[in-house]
Amino acid sequence: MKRPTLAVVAARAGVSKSSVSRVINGETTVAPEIRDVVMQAVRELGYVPNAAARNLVTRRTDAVAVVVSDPPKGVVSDDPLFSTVVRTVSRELEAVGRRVVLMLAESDESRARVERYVAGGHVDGVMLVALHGADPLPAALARMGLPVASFNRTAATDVPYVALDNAGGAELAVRHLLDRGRRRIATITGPLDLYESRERLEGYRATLRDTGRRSIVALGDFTRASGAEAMRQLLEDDPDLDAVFAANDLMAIGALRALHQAGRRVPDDVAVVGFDDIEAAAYTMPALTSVRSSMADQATATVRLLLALIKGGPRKPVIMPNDLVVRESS
Amino acid sequence: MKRPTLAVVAARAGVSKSSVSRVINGETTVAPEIRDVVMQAVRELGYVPNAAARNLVTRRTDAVAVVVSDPPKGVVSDDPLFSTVVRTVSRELEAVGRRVVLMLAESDESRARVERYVAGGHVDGVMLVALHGADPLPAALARMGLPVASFNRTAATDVPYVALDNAGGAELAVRHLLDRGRRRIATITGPLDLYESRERLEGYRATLRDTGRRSIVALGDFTRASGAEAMRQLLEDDPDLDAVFAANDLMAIGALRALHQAGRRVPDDVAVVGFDDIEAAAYTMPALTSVRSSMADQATATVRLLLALIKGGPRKPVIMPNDLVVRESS
DNA sequence: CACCCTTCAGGGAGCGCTCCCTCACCCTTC
DNA sequence: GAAGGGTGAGGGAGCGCTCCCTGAAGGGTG
Repeated sequence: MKRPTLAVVAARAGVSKSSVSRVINGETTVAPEIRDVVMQAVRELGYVPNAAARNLVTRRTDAVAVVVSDPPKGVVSDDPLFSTVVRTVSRELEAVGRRVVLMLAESDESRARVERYVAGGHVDGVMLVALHGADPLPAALARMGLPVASFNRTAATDVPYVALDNAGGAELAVRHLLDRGRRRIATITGPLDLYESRERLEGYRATLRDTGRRSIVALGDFTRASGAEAMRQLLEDDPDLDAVFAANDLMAIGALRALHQAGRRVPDDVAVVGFDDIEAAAYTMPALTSVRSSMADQATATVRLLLALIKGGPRKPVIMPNDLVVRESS
Repeated sequence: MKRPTLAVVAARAGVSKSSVSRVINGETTVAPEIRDVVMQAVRELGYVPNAAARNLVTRRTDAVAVVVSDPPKGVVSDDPLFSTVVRTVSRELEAVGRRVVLMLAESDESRARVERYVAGGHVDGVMLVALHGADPLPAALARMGLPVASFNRTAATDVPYVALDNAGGAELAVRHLLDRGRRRIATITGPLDLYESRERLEGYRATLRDTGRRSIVALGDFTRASGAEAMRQLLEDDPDLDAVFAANDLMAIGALRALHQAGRRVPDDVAVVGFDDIEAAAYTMPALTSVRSSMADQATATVRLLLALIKGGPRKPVIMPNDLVVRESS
């Protein structure tokens, strides 16, 4: 039951602890025969280095905290963002031999826990996911001097991030609707304390402004339910609208449902375009036109950014391009 | 930049390291005035205990590994299972002050990594999620003597688990369809190396058998695409079927789409029932009837099971009940 | 041939913490 | 008033590892 230690391996191999340590850590200044005899002992004993002891002296942890900000209610339990990002990030980090410590930051309490944990030097870096604009966490973490990279932009200007070209994506969507001859194009926004929501809204507004059309805006919070609710609101306020650009696909799905319930045909009466191109977008009826932005690619880019930061790389943001996937809903 | 140590705090407070340690660990045998002066010093210095040093001596880690088995292709990137389970588990574990180390077990390599990591004694327990029947990991982990709890049943008989009443849920679904007057009821199964798939299939079969009807089975793998594909297959093989029970909602969504494309009306021509009652189920058109089984509750139960095991509790499985949510698709 | 330099193994301090043990002190009790 | 018991603080060993330093041995050079 008791795990063998370095000393035990050294004794077994008939060499010093130092030599075993060198072999374990892949140092090159070891004679091949010592290497072999050590490896043999390691194998026989099933030796696994004790990470705690190692961390204690090296002050490296080989671990990265992945901090996900959850809406307090936690309703969007099947938000693809979470799965895709967390999964991709884990995969990437594991591939380079780093541990992933997952932390949720959904309450002040859990935020404090994250701060304490990170302050405790238990991780080499932090990756932030989906933090609200007003969240004090990014700034607090950045202040600690630890490498921090954010999936999407945050209010903390000194935190390097990977974001989409949100305004550009919105423009793509709106121009597409205009090309299709739509004239009253509404939008359903995400929560406006999120940068991506604001940027998508701004892209929508700017594009309409450029073509002399007015904006019709309803607020959502990136959930299906909010999309449905916003859509009902829009139909009430402006029964003549003939297109909707939803700031994410989940809300577009909600909008689709609300339109159906209101007896509007999609795309005949109202065209719908979403954002993110999640898998579900291809399975709505009618299938959803959406701005494609590979969350997986963005997640990968964020991991790479963080790893570069840990190695001392430059703190500069990365912007990912996106394009439009046209399906039946527009 | 250098973090203060216990010794520094002790010096500052004018007491011994032992006393500081006692205060930090909440021992009761400390005089209130010493408590106060220590807490004061801790606050002033922003002291955070070094977990590595602590783990080294206590041999506890306060960490739990959450191991998620991914399909190698990783297609189901917005599978609600992942979000819901991982999120709920994190929340529960953080609430009791435990770290969550997330690990993916999708390849032999990553499986070996998990095994090595767990063998290294870096965690106090392991929670397994969505492991395939043939996966050698559960048994391997159980052999290490470390507490292991599984979300859903696995082939390793000595690993305690929390599962749904899958057969019962399937029976609920099929009986409902029979009550609605359906006579040719097909099913789309999940991957058959998963216990829950087999149990749902068995529940379906048994219920039909009891009423003297024959089974019509198509294989899926829990993804939307497989559901659509299986549905097309079923329609081809048995054009007269009037109902489908899909072993999960994602496949039901795919089936819905395939039915739509084949020109069948739901529920008029073909009734559809899913399993899991994910959020998306309420947003399909028509809205999906589904067997409800709170994944969040199941996840919570699994965490509690694991925590109980760590405390030395009994290794007995837990079965969760489920019920049927009737919507428009049946 | 003597000397120096390089290469590489071993010794051992020390990372920050816990926990056992010792010991001082105070309160009872007879 | 002395002895005994209990309470609670301090001292210090040691957890398993890395990494600096020392020193032995071998090879090259003048």
